[in-house]
Formats: sequence, C-alpha cells, structure tokens
Amino acid sequence: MAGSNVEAVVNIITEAVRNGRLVPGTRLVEADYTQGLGYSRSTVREAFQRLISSGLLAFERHRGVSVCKLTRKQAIDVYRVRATLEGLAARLATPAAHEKAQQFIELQERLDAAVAKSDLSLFSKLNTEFHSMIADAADNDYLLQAIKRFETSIFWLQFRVLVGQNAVFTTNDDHQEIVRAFVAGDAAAAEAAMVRHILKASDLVQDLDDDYFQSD
Amino acid sequence: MAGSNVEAVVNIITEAVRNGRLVPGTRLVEADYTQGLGYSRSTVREAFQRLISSGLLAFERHRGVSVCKLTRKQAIDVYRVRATLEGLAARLATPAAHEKAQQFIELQERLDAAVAKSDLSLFSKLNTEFHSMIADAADNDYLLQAIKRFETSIFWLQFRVLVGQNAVFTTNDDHQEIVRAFVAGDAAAAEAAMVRHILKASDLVQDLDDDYFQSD
DNA sequence: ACTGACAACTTTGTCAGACAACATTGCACG
DNA sequence: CGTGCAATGTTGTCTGACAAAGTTGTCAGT
Repeated sequence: MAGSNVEAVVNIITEAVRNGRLVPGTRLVEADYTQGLGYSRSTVREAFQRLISSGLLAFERHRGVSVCKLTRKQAIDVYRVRATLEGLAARLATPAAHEKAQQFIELQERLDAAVAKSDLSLFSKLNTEFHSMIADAADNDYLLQAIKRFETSIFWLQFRVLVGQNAVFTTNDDHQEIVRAFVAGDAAAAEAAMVRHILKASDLVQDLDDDYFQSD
Repeated sequence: MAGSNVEAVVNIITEAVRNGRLVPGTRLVEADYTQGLGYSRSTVREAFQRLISSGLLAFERHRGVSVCKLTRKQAIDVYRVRATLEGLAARLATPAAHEKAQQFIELQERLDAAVAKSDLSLFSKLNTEFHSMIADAADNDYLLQAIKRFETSIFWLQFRVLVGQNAVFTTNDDHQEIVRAFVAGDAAAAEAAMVRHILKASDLVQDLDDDYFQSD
C-alpha cells in the first residue's frame, strides 16, 4: 500500500469489478468517487485514465467511463487469446512446477475440498490462485501482466459460468490433467491441457444469456 | 483526430517513442510538456497515466515517468510472448489471408524493393505493415491490442537490430515462408513460421550492446 | 581532496475552484 | 404524439495553490 492515491483508487475499482460489486456496463460518475472515496477529481480522473488503457473501463467522450462490457464475439476473442497465453505459461512453468509439484497437488486437494463443500466463492478464489501460481512459475513478467489483464476483463463471465452450471467438476478434472503433466515434467502436455481447459470454459461462456453481453 | 486533448498528447508521445525521438530511459518532466505542447498539467498528467498502464512509460513515485527501458531478460520475455501472440494471429489469419493472398504478395514485393534500395526506414515501415496486416486479418480485437502493446515496447530494439546487421535478408526470407503458408492455406505452417521468425529476431536482440538495456 | 550534513531548488502529488462543451431529461408547444 | 427547447448534470480542460519528496549545491571538518 506504499503507492500513491491514484493507485489506491485503481485498486479499489479493480477489486470492485472483480468481486462483482461493479457489474459490466455500469457507468462510473466522477462525483460518486470523489465524494465516496474522499479523493479529489484529479486523482479519480487519473485513476480512470489508467483503467481505460488497461482495458477494464470503456471510455466515451463526454459520457465518461463505464465498466467494459464485452459482446459475445469479444468474449470469445478474449478467451482465444487467453487460452494461448495461459498455454504458454503452462509450458514455460513446467520445469519450475515439476520441482515444486507438491504445492500444486496440495492446491488441487483444496480445490477438491471446496467442490465437496459446494463452496463456490472459495472455489473461485482457489481457481484464480491455481492459474496465477502457474503464471508466476513461468517467470515472465509480461506474460503475467497480459494474463492478468485479460483475466480481469472476463472474471465476471467466468464467475457466471461457475454459478448454475456444474462446470466445477470438469474444471477440476482439467486441473488434474495439468498437474499430472507437471509431475511428469511434460511441458507440451501441460500446454495442451491448459489450452483445452480454457477453450472448454470459452464454450460455456458462449452459451450464457444475452444479458451478460453487450448487444452488438 | 476527433479525440480529446489527452488522446492527442498520448499520440504525440507514442509517436515520439516509436520514431526514436524519445529514447528508452528518458525522463519526461511534466513542465516540458505543458509548456512545449501548450496543454495544462491535468491533461499532460492524464496522458501520462494512460501511457503508464499501457506499458510505454515507467513510473516511480515522486520521480515521475520515463520511457520504459527493458532489461535484457525483460526484452527476451516480451519476445516470447510476442512470438506466441503473432503466431496465433498468423494461424487465425490464414483463412482470410488465403483469400486475399495477392495483397500479401504485393506487400512482399515492396519489401523486397526496399531491401534492394537499402531503404531501412521504408523497410521498417513496411515490415510493421506486414505484421499489422496479419493481425488485422486475424479479426480479433484483443489479440490486435496485445500485439500492438508489446510491439511498441520493443520497437526501439527492433529498429536497432535492423540497423547495422543484415537482418533484413533473413527477415525477408521469413516473410516469404509465411506468405507461402497463406497461399497454401496452411494455418499450422503459418503459425510455426511466424513463431520461428520472431524468435529469430529475439536472438538478434539478445546480442545487442548493453547500452540498449536497463542494467539489472 | 573527500565526506557528511544541511540548505536551496526542482519536481511531483494532491487539492480546490472555475467555466465551457456536450449529453440527458423533461416540459411545453404545435 | 412527436418535436424542439430549456434546465440540469457530467465531463473536459485550465489555473493556482501548497505539501512532500527528490536533487543539487555549499560548506565545515577531518
């Protein structure tokens, strides 16, 4: 938290989007944030600018910013890119992940437990942890950054998919496959499994209701 | 250019970085831009914020922003990601590129001509056009956006490689291989050729002088 | 001459207030 | 019922201000 006020606002908004308090399509009015958070307009506006070019907020001149809402095609596009990036991450991570395979196995067990308890919120959290553990192990700042960027913009859809569908089971199976590849130290298998995993999620997103997407 | 002043400043700075007037490592002082460009501090600062999260500018508290200078490892990291992304672009672009293969062949010829005339600046420009033509044909906004983002942050290095080395010849050979894959409509081949092409460039970058990199 | 401390200057971080440009809303009028 | 206009709200941009932190220059003492 050593950062500036701008960063604080950026984090607050990012968090609000990720935990669903700010739904895609919501318009962000400057005044609400200056008053609500107690920062000046300059600070809030600068935070908005950062979030615009990070892709989280959409911008229209004289109409301010809103939480970016993707069209169905855009969502699919994001998933395609994400599948590739996370596939690369899995591949690059394999040597390091092979070393500390035990950590992945343990996380996997915690995921299983969350499924058993039907604790969706916990599952979602651990799921994010699983993916970011891989991205970290890949040891590539720019890959990590790109993955985070895209992950944030589909986080909402991701969560919607988990709710209601029993996607948790297949998700867990996929994870197991990835962990097995790590244990075997098979980078190509890890990559392939990750790509399949994410494209599967993409298929589920495609079937979501119209409401979740920006109309074209 | 219908955009806001903020966008104008963003474009001015981006252009300055791309054409080498602003070298990585240069510190940007607010006052220089308010006076030099005739915009207010708010506007300039908001532009800086956008460029920070787009990755072009690096930020340090109370020390302002500077043009992002990558360490050697970071540069390699960027190339790895870029190779994957452009590989995906080539794969996705193949059907469309197959249809309008003639355009690629013509561009290829113009590239050959530039090489024959040793017109490095033109070559660099056409080279960028070649890659962005592929990214466009891939018809995926997010892929395009990610490619642009990474391309900008290594543009300087990319240009440095072309100067001095006779990388233009091998580059052109690589392009030909990609175009051939498009003509054949072979998506996998196009992807593989593109990945090889960019990793080759990565190797050249790795051999650049220390001066071009941030010391670790 | 070197070093460390301290003062003077520069630059950034943040705030407050102002006003024009544009968007939205609601009302009056045809 | 639709249309145009006024009232209101929101954003875009500018100016000025001041505290906080970084940077640079000076000077005494070894």
